[in-house]
Amino acid sequence: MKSFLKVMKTLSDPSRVKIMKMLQHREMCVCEIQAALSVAQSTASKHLQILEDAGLITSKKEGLWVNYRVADGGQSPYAATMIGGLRHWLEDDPEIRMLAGLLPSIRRENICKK
Amino acid sequence: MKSFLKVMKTLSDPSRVKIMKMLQHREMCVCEIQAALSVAQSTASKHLQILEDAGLITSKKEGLWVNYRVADGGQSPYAATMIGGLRHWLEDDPEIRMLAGLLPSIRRENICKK
DNA sequence: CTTATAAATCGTAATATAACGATATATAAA
DNA sequence: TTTATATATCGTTATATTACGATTTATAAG
Repeated sequence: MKSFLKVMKTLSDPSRVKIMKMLQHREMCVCEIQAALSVAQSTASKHLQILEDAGLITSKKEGLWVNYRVADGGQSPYAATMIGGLRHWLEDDPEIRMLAGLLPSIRRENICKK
Repeated sequence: MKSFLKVMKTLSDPSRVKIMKMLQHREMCVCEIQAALSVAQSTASKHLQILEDAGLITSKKEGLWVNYRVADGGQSPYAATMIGGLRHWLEDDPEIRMLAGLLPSIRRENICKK
């Protein structure tokens, strides 16, 4: 029950759903997520921790960056089902469409290290 | 997005998940739910309103009673997926098992009208 | 019409969640 | 070692959620 509730709670926040949808296009680092969502860096990081804790995404540190990607869901049937559903769900949502269009222009080389 | 979040939020509460699992055994009235969960009547009623609003259950007034049952999910793909998943998910959860065992003894004739 | 019962709604207190800025940690470069 | 950069964590405030008792609404029975 606990792990089921964790997946549900995790996907109860619009920012985290947006992150899932973006990561289904490509893997991203924290500052790219931060830029895409227009939130504080600590906020982006926190959402990513919550998603990872629920088994919905995984992270891999590479130099200064931490790259996040969608998990394969092998650990949890709840996570797997939601990851699968999110592949086609919300494709018509205006905010999601806008983010998908914005995604190519969000590259860590341009966004970070000022 | 809004309706997706509503389904996720609705299933983020253990009492509501328990209600879904119980209603997948049989339809129930508010006082039966109240007895099964050991909560106040207003609390049971509130949870049922939230579940209904999310499209996960439907209600039918019959005399003094209001009978709640699992929705067919035809309205929302999110609701349909979760209803489907909940048919087999959490069957091994101790709390859910206990409720399932308790269910036959919870009958409105014995519980209400004191 | 009055009374009783089941459910819904209201008001309030306790708890949980989300956002931010500030700070700490870790890695890479000079 | 010093400096810069990306991320994580901390502390606080604002907002949302939950639970309860009290009240209201709706139906059925006397």
